[in-house]
Amino acid sequence: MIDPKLLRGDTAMVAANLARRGFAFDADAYLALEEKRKQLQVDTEALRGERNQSAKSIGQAKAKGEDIEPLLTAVNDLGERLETAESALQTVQSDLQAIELGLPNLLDDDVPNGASEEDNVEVRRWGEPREFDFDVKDHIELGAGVDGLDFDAASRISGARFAVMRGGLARLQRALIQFMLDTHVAEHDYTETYVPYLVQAHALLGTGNLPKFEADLFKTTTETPFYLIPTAEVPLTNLGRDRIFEADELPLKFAAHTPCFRSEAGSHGQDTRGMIRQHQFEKVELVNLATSAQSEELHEAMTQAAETVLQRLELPYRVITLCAGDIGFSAAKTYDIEVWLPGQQRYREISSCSNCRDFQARRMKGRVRSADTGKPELIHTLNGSGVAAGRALIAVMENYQQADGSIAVPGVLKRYMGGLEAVSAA
RNA sequence: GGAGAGAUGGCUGAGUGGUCGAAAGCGCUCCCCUGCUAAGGGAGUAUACGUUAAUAGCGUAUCGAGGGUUCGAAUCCCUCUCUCUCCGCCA
Repeated sequence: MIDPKLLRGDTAMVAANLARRGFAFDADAYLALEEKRKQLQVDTEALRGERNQSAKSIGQAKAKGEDIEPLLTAVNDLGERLETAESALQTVQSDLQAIELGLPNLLDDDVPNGASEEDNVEVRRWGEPREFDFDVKDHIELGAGVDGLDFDAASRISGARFAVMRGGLARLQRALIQFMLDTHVAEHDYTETYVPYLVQAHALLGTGNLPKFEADLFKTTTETPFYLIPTAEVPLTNLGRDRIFEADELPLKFAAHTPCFRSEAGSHGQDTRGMIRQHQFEKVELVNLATSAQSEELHEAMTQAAETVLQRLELPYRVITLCAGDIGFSAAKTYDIEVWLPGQQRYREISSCSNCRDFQARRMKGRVRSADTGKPELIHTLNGSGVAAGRALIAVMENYQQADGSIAVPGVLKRYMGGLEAVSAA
C-alpha cells in the first residue's frame, strides 16, 4: 500500500508517479471519496464521544443512587444515529481500502520510463556466450536425447505446462538447488528457511498478490481456502507480518527452496514449448527484511548474490533495470537477471530482484523499533530469485551441451552429482 | 476426530457490566540520593486513526478475531481462529 497520508496529501504526485506505469489513477474520484470519509469519520467520532459521555454520567448518577430514567430518555435516539453514521462510514472506508489495495507501489526515481520490456535498461553484462562448433540444440531436444525430460508423461498426468524429469537431469536440478542454497548460506549470510507451500489469503494480500492477481494463483476448494504459493517470497516476506523487530535484529536474510505454482492465466501461447513457463517449478528465493536505511544497499547486494550463482556456474548473463511499464505491482525498483540461452539465441529472465520498500510492510504491519526514536516504523522488504532452478537447469543444459548430445556437469556441481562428469542417455 | 483449559500492554500477571487504556511486578528511559561496578526514592514508558502548523492538545478505536445484548462490555451471549493438556489417528 502507498502511505495513505502521502496519497491524501500529495495526490497529484502519486497519480503522476503511477501514470509512469501506465496506471490510470482517478484522483478526483479518490479525493471526493476521501472527503466524504473525513466528514463521516468526524461525525461518527463526535457521536461516539457523545455516547461515551452520557454513558459515563449515567454510571455516575447510578452510583450516587440518583434517578437515571431522564438520562436514559435523553440518549434514546443516540444509538440509532450512531448506527447510521457508523455503517455509512464503514461503507466509505471499505471502498477507500479497495482503491488503496489496488494501487501499485510508487516507482523509485531511477526506474526508467517505458511501456514494455523493450524499454528495460541494461546495466551490465557478464561472460561471453560460448561459440559452438556443432549445431546447437535447445533444452527440449537435449532433454529428450538424454532421456531425462518427458513432457508426454507429464501431460498424461497433469496436462500442459508440466514436466517429468528422470535420472541425471532430475539430479542436476537438485544439485543446482543444493549449490544455490549452500552458496547463499555460506557466503551471503542467508538463513536457510523451510516454509509452508500453502498459504491463506491474508499472506498474499500482504505481498500484493491479492486482491488483484487472484487469477494467477491456484486455490484449494477446502472450507478455508488455501493458495499454492506462486513464489517463496510470499511465506518468507510474511515472516515479518504483525511483528515489531528491534533495530539490531535487522536485516534478516532468508533463503528458501520451494516449488512455485502459477496458473499462468493470460500467458496462452507464450513459451508453450519446453520448460520455460510451467505451472510448477523450483526456485531458490532470497528475502530481506530491513530498515529503510538498509534497503537500497541490500538490494544491490541481493542482486550480486544471485549473480554469484551464475558466475560460479559460468553462465553468461546480463542485468537490466525494469522500466516503469514492465515492473511488478509491489516493487519500487527491480533488477532482472537474464541468462544466455544458446537454444533461443537470447537472454531470458532467470532472476528478479526487487526492493518493495514499505509497500508490503504496510499491508503486513511489519515494523521495526527505530534505534533513534524508539518508535515503531515500517520495515522494508526485498525479494529476489537466487535463482530460478528450473530455468537454471535449462541454462546449464543448453550452455553445457556437447557435440554428442550429452550435458557436461558444471564444475561447482560435481560434488553434488556423485562425481558424474556428464549427463547422457542411460 | 473426541474431551477439557486458555488467549489482557515489551514480558509476567490482576481484573465477571460503569471515571479500565486497563492494578501490580519485571524490563526500559529520565531525575534525585549514594565516593563507586550494590541498594533506595521520584517521574515516565502501547498502537492506529482523526483534528491540527505540531511527534502540543483534544477526540475515536484497540484487552485473539468477528458479530450480538446494553445508555454503557476486557467483563454477559454467539461464531470463528490459535495455543496448551489428555485420548484417538497418522508420514
